[in-house]
Amino acid sequence: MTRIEREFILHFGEMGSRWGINRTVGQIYALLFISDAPLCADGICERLGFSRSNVSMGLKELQNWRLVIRKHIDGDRREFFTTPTDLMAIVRTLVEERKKREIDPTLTKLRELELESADAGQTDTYATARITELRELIESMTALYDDLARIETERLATLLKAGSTLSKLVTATGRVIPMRSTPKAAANEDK
Amino acid sequence: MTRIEREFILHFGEMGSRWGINRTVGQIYALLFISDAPLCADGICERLGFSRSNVSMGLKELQNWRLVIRKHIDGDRREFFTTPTDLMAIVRTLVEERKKREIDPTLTKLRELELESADAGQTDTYATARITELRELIESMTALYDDLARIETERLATLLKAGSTLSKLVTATGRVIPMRSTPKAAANEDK
DNA sequence: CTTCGGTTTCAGAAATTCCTGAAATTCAAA
DNA sequence: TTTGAATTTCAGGAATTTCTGAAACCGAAG
Repeated sequence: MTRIEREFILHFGEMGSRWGINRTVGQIYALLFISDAPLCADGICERLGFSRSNVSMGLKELQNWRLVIRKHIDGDRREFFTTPTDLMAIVRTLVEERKKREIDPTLTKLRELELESADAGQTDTYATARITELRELIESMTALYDDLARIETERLATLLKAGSTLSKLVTATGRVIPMRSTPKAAANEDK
Repeated sequence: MTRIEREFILHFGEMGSRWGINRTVGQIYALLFISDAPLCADGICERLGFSRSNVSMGLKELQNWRLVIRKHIDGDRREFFTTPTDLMAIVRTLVEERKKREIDPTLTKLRELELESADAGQTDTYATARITELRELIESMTALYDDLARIETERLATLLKAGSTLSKLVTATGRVIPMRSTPKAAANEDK
């Protein structure tokens, strides 16, 4: 393994903790990400120096996150693993899974609490108002997300590159307007 | 404190671990979020039953995240704390701070590794190609983010509500096009 | 059915993170 | 400058999370 590869893997390990996964899992993912060919669990152990069971756990977690793909190589009983090559698909999965873990449970809880507070006749407290407000915000954000999630990868990539033009879509009145009205963008359309 | 409030606080405590902050910090934030009036550290201790020093640490971390506001009440030497009332501002801060902690260090590292690999004459390995690809994706995503960050809160809220119309802006060819050219969207404009 | 290459589970050791009380510090008021 | 109410720091104990080796498990081939 080259120095560059090692450093990349170590960095992902370090960052793992900030991303809500542990160091081992981060390193396993990083290794698979920069590996040309799929690797089997023993290959991973060997390269990273983790115990077999640790790698097994790590791969299981990565599978829960849908971040690795299992590959069967015929004539070989072992399982091999890779990451998807399409980076956009990876981002999509990441966002989806984080939403599932970090947002959805809270949304459920907030709705539950609103029901309870209605039952208890506490609809007019400050706390209840705040909870409702928060629930509404999360709902509109997830609605937007669901919507974006439906756009195919290729188009999303374009949207991303269009990037700086996006903010122009929002007018002074706050309405989403036709781009044709901004001269530069219209010119770009001819390419 | 009502049962609803207690539950809300406990939930935020539980979720804290998934959000990369600890239980105590999550609970302190939740308490401030649903509190009508600002609270001082002792008030927080009392309500949550944490040690004074733990609350001090927690508040410090929340200040690092820019998620709480310090308020001085005159005639009182103690410091009081609240959360911003504008939820959109909170989301903005959250995204910004997470970007700073979770994305920026990686971007820096990737650039560093690309330089190193150029020096080492390893520009043609699979790993190097992947690193470049990843760096480019992160760059375009952060560019989009920087852009969105410039839109004021009110317009952002509108964009959020416009939500479902956003995906229609991306056409079959993957170009960002005038809304007027998609019949349904054009029809909607008349409402 | 038994063997064998491989994977998963699990109890406890190791490492890390969290929380506390005591001590140090800060700063407005006297 | 001293006082004292308040905040912050810090060492180390408590709790949690991570990691390991040993044992259990699984299923295809003999």
